[in-house]
Amino acid sequence: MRISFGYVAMSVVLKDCSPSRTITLQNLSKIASEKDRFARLTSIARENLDNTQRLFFHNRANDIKIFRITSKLIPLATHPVTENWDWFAEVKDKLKSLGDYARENDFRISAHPDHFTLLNSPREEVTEASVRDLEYHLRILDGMRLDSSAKLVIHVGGGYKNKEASLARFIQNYKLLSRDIKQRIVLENDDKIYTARDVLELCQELKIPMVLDIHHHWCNNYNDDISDYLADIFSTWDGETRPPKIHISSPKDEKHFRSHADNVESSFLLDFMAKAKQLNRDFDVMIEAKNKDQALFNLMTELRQIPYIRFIDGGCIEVW
DNA sequence: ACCTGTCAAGTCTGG
DNA sequence: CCAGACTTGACAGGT
Repeated sequence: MRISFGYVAMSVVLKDCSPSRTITLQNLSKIASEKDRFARLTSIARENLDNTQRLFFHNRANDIKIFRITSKLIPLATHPVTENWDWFAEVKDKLKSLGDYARENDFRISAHPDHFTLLNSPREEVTEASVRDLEYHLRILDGMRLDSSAKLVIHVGGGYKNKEASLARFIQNYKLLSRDIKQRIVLENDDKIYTARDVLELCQELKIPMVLDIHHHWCNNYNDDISDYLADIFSTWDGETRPPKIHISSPKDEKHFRSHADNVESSFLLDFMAKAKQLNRDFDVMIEAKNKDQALFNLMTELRQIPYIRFIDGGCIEVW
């Protein structure tokens, strides 16, 4: 059983390397001409892509193949004020070279549209904005020429006081999405509304791979034991070219149980590994922690003390 | 160089 | 019905 590790969007080790620089509407509006406004936006976007390339070098140097790119690569990309800005033309060269590098190094790239991307909202304008946001993410991944194994991780959405109706609305709206978007979407259980069991059933019905978030499962679970669902959750990835993925994080504290702690406690991962072991199936683990890549490195250091773990390289272990 | 209130976007809860 | 919580990195204005 091989487990590969990755982290989310930014490094706390590399200096001045944010891939998420942006500009506020107020400051953008201070620039008089549209040409100059677009030039400013382009400059920020290209800087974000350069920093993403630095992150890729860093990941390569540390054997990290699992990585989530930020959703904020292109400032204000889906805001109406940039409607006439052809951002894709301005950055496609950099997207292509990022994608080339990702493929050369066998990176597994994903993105996670933000929490206001909701396919099941009863408000039509919210759903429409969400589709536009998914299209934006699609253009990024397509621009990198990554195949459909590069996923868009989203949640089911809100409960709207009626989960059944809201699930039905998700199904209805999901089916209206383009094939290119559907191929990339994977669904994750959340910490408040849709449990792992809920999401598994939905994923099975729509044939969507499911990302299990262990921390969310602790928060929201119908008292289910995840062991009972693990084989089925992993099976939702059977048609895919890449292994199943899980998210792991530690609660910040008792009072802020749903928030992410600085690091991930290795015991949580070891517990999960024990449950997954009988499935004897490779999987990828996304570390979600305030300390980002440093949390991953810290976890690896702890895992080196475990006798039944063999390190393949700095970002991948084998368990027996 | 550092600090703090604010920022495009949604939903839910509590008053 | 509305204000505040949630969550979070970065901006931007001020010291």
